[in-house]
Amino acid sequence: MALGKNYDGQDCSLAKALELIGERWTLLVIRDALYGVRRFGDFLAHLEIPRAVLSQRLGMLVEAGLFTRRRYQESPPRDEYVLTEIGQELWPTVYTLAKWGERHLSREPMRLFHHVGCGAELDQGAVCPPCGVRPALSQIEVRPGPGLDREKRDQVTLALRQPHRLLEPLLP
Amino acid sequence: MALGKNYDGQDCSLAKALELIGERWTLLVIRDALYGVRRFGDFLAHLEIPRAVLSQRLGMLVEAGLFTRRRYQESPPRDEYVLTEIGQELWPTVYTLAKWGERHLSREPMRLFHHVGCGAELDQGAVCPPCGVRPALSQIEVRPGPGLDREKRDQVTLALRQPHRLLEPLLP
DNA sequence: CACCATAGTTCATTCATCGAACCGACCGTG
DNA sequence: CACGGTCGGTTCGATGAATGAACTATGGTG
Repeated sequence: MALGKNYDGQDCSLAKALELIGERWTLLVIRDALYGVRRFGDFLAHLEIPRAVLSQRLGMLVEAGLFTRRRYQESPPRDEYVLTEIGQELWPTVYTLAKWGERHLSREPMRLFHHVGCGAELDQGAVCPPCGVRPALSQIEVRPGPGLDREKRDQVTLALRQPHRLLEPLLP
Repeated sequence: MALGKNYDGQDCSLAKALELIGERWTLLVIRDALYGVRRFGDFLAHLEIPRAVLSQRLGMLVEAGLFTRRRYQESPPRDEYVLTEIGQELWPTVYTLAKWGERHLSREPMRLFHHVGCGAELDQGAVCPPCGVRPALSQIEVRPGPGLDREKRDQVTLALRQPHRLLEPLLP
């Protein structure tokens, strides 16, 4: 979409949230970051998003405090974009929306989310049914599901063919 | 904004969900419908959305099965837009995102959500803490919170100054 | 009949996205 | 040290969506 950006009249926390993360592509960038994507080029290849838009979105998300930009090597200088605590707290929103899409718009799940401790699959509310808790992100593993795409060949897609913990860097 | 509409490459249930509800204004329309707004003119006045956009969105949401359009009086002919079961299932997404916005972007909550049975306020996961369940929508009451807007004067805003059950028609 | 209300559609302007081309820093190689 | 390649951007013209004001259609009200 192009979400124009502001919802001026709406004195509502949902509208404020949407001013930040409601623009086209933004929530997909955050989803990728939850999966462990960190570098500009990896977001670019996985999302097939125009470079200018990705650049604008990452800049805005850093500005808003959802990501930090961190130099991870000096020569050549390279930065990575990592979710802050605030950004990480969007996980329940991302998860419940993806589950909704899965129930109503897909035939089979493309990814499955499991609690690392006990191995059980998370329920609709991101709770681990046997344990009765919402696991921390570091205790959640993404696994490929039966409906998974076979077409895409970018590094991120390939890396996600293996089970992987959320937030762990996905690529070297 | 303009959210372009499709995320072609993304074989992912989140992307499919965003193709439906990721466009500008769409999630706010759904939030209003959860509050009990049903008529074209009420969405219009409360959201201050351009008429053409509201018309396009409602048409698309009916098409997609998130709303039904129902004639509620014959003379003059008037239709109302009501959430289907599928649309209602977006409640957890809407709620968790609004709560996120409340924690990080507002000082005080503008609306509070209580379980009708026991009167307790819902937690971050839309669960009623004493009861340990996620109440059905009909068992949730929206109440005005301390941060509430005093400016707006449209019918919907005024009606929401009183406690009100979700989905119950907000206006006569 | 004049006038109002509701629910739209039409249309010109403005603004965001798109995608290809370009840029600049740095590396490795010969 | 020239050459080509990679990474992470910025720039720019074309396209498409959102905006807001004006207009249409239908039916009621006084």
